[in-house]
Parts: sequence; structure tokens; C-alpha cells
Amino acid sequence: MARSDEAEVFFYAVYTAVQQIPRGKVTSYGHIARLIGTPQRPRQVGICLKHLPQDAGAPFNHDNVPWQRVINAKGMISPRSQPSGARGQAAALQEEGVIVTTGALGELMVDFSEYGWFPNELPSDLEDEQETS
DNA sequence: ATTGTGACGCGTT
DNA sequence: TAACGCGCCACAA
Repeated sequence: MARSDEAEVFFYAVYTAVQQIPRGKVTSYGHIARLIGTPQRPRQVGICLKHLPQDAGAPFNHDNVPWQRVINAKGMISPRSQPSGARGQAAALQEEGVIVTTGALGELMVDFSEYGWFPNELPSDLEDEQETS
């Protein structure tokens, strides 16, 4: 692996946590950071998703990690998420029943009070899952 | 090796 | 209320 071992652990934690987000729900980068015990690094969560492989053969990839369900704390889909803007992510969310509204500036928003998923901790322990790799 | 750049969030202005 | 500053740290140049 190219990344350091610590980074590897962090990536694993992020991807696994994101997989816990139920279909049709959304959460924030910051909340994912809190769930995995690193509340000071919402930004690194974004980096993990940014580098999420598209290759279906990878252990974590665009198919098995619902990256589209992670948005920022203001409830808006990050414009930087994709080259074409946030449209693709919005489409992916709408496909699973999430209503995405468009602001005056063309910003794509999701109502947290309706679709927010903010548990205090992860439903399953993620610490000791993958022992063999 | 160094420097700059972020799929962010929160406290201060 | 909005804008700015800073922490965080993996990655690309």
C-alpha cells in the first residue's frame, strides 16, 4: 500500500462508517469524523471520499460505498465533489428518494430535518472487523 | 524534502 | 448575518 498505516486505518474507518448510512438518508463529513473518533478531521473525511476508487475490484469503491450520502454541515452538496459540480451527486441522491432543492445561486441542498442521519455512534463496531487483508 | 491545496467545521470578527 | 481565520493532514506538483 502506498499510504501510511495510520492513514490506511483512517480510510478504512471512513469508508466503513459511510457504508452504515441508510439508503435515502444523508449525513455530514463532520459527523462521520465524529463517529470514527476523530472529530477534528472532517476535512480528511472529504479527502477519503475524494480518493474513493471507481474500480469495482477495489475493496472500497463507488459501488459499495454510498459516498453521495455525505454532504456538508450546511446541508448543501459540495460543489467541489465532482468536476461537473454537485449535479451528479444530487442525481444519485434523488434516485434513492431524497428530495434535493436548488437555491437561488444554484446550490443543491438537502433538508437534514427530513433526511438527516446522525446517530451518536455506529450501529456496529468497526474497530476489529477486518483482521485479515 | 518542501509547499500549496483542499468532497469541512467552528469559533471570531 | 456574513466573512474570515485556523486546525487538520493526505496528496499532487
